[in-house]
Amino acid sequence: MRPDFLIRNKHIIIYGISLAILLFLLRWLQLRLIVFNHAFEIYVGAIALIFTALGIWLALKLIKPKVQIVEHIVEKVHEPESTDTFKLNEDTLNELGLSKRELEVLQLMATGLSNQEIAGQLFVSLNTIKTHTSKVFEKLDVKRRTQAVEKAKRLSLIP
Amino acid sequence: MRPDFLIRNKHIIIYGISLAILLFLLRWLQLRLIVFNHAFEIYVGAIALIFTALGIWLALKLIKPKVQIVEHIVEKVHEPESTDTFKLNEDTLNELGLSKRELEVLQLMATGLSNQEIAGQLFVSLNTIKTHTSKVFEKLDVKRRTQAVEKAKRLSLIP
DNA sequence: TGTAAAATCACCCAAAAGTATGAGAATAAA
DNA sequence: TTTATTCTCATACTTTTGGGTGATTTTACA
Repeated sequence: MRPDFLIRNKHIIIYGISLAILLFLLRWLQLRLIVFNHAFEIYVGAIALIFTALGIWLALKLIKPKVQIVEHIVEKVHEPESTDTFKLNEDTLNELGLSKRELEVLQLMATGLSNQEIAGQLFVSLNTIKTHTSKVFEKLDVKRRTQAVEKAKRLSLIP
Repeated sequence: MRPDFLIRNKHIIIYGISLAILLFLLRWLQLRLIVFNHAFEIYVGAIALIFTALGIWLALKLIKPKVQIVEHIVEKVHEPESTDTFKLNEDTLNELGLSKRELEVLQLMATGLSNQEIAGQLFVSLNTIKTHTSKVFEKLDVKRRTQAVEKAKRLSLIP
């Protein structure tokens, strides 16, 4: 959990450290200023420079909807939602009154199978599957299988 | 009576007024002192703010020459994307040759909309959407829209 | 400026999906 | 055992989807 926390808040930590260093630097510059009274312009210049850089950095860092440009950079990251520990939302499941078989059909539906293919998997007729899907749609209050899958995923009825 | 009273307590009144003025003066001096003591910090803060804004403005305005920098920064940030900020997999996208419009249709498809509804959203005809979906299926190498959505999500083409 | 890719639309046909209704069999619950 | 639910299947019908083909118009780019 500790390393995880560190990793997750990497930016914040880095930012904090940077800020600390920056403040330290400023403090140092301030002392310099007191010692050499004529360094005021230099001090202000340094401030201006540093914060201009900070502004640029902030802008580049935090404003990246410039997908057009960033395109070539965003390489190789691929494996987002892998470590899946799916937890079925039984409350919602019971609330909706979905039967075991209906959930089963819903799961297969989510994998992109056709009704015919689902029927084959479950060794029942196509009509049976149609009945199930109809009931699923009714209970989920949707009209199409794509909506059903979308909603089921949203409700954690499905991984 | 009135003048009499005033005259009689002249000293006291003067003293009181003097005291009041003095207190007021002290108060004012105190404020001045506070402001003066922090004038430097305030000044530096203003400088910092202004130049931070300037930096942001510069970065946004002259983003073209700064792209190189953006690239490096972004690349370092790579892995820690645990938050739900969806990052589109542009490699795969380009690899598959999906056009902008096709991706758009795919996205709407993923929300469970019918072709007719998608056509309505995009202000084009149903036939056009059918053409798009067909091409999407072809490029994704799938047969049905449910499969397309499933695969698109797996490939991070879609949140 | 000409070419290629993308976007648009149409028509036809077939397959799949979805709706409505009814009904028999298995199962769980009372 | 009776009852309610679930699961099963069927038939008929409508809507949606998907495949194939071809054509016109934009748009981007060399």
